[in-house]
Amino acid sequence: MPKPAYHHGDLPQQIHQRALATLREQGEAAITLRTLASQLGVSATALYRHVTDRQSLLAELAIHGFRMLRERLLAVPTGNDRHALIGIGRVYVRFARDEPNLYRLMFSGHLFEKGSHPRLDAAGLGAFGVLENTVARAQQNGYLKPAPLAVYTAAAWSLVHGLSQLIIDGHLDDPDEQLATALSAILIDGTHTRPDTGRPHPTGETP
Amino acid sequence: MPKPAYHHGDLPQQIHQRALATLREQGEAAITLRTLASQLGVSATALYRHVTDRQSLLAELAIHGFRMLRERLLAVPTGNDRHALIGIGRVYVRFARDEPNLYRLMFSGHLFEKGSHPRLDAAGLGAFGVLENTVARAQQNGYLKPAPLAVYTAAAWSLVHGLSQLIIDGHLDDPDEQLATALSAILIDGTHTRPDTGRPHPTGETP
DNA sequence: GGTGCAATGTTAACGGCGTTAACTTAATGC
DNA sequence: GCATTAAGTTAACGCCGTTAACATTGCACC
Repeated sequence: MPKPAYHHGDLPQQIHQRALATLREQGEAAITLRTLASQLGVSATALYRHVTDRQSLLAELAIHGFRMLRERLLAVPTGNDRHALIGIGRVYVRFARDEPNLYRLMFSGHLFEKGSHPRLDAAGLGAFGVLENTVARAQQNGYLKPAPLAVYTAAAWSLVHGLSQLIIDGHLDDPDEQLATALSAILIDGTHTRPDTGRPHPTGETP
Repeated sequence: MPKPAYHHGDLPQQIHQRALATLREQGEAAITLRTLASQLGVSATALYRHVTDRQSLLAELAIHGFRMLRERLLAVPTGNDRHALIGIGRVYVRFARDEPNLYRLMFSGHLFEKGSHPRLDAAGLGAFGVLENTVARAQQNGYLKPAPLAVYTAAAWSLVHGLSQLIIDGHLDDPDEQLATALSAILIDGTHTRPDTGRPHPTGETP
């Protein structure tokens, strides 16, 4: 077995892991450097060797969250446009429901002065890009009406983001993801060009 | 002129006003009872005669916000269903953009354990009710397809709430409310039954 | 293989916060 | 006029993030 590196072990990773656990269990406000340090059996100021700030630590967690979200979105099958779009919506909302505190942190804009954590911004774009690609592909396939891509992606993102927030804050209930599915479908049915529901990989034909 | 009541004057109102101003200018985190008290020329603990908690004070501000939002939404003309729906969307998003910090507070679910501030929940429902009524009316008028009202309201709320959040957090830009309009229209065009754009007060006819 | 250096960790301390307790002052009700 | 009670005060507790000054450990290099 590898003997523990340096003094403590891999403090950096342990900080991250413990902070993430606390975030999941008790929310962002419960993350304090002092208790975090004591849980790791280390003095409070030791953390500052590996973390510049409480903010930076939170930003790191948010980055982790965006990467998780991105991977989940990437796992949605893309063969059929409609299924892909609805799948993205469902998986997005499911992620928020599975990780409410993490999701809240990721989108707590007041904490992260936009631009002060470039890697965070990049991670956010990374996740958003998957959604954007899905919409773009559906449009290129002719499944969505020709309209500015930015408008469709904004609509899709707003819908799933809003629904996620409302669900995790207890304003809406969606035990079986019926809402997520229905809302995605409503949006799509207002924007697509064909009434079909399952044709994979359309090759240019238009109604 | 009325001489100042009691010791200080109307501390309760002044607390509320000053806190609201700080919220608007610097965000929720900047609201501290100590600086608030010192700004009002009063000791920190004096506030506790009029406010049970920092949380309660914040809840009060949020309530105020929901009432403001409600009034703005009520001012949207209702004569034409489509215009009413789009108007609701625009006004909603405009409110969030006008009062980003207040809006964030209103929907910072992690601060207000749902149920712990009944008046806040009521105020939230009050604002939501306006949106719900608008959707319900459009549906009764036959402008929206018959579908569960809860689904349509959830869709509408999710869309405007998500868009608001994304805008005030800097993820989306919408300088001229074009996005708010376009997104509302997209959602409506997927849910309405008639292609008309301006008939006021339909009286039961269906296509 | 000793040694200097940089990485890592520690204690002490500062200023700020929300909040409680105990006490003082002022207005009101009878 | 006087008791009651509302309104405000000071002192203090415990927590927090963060900085400064100091101690220790492992590694690179001669």
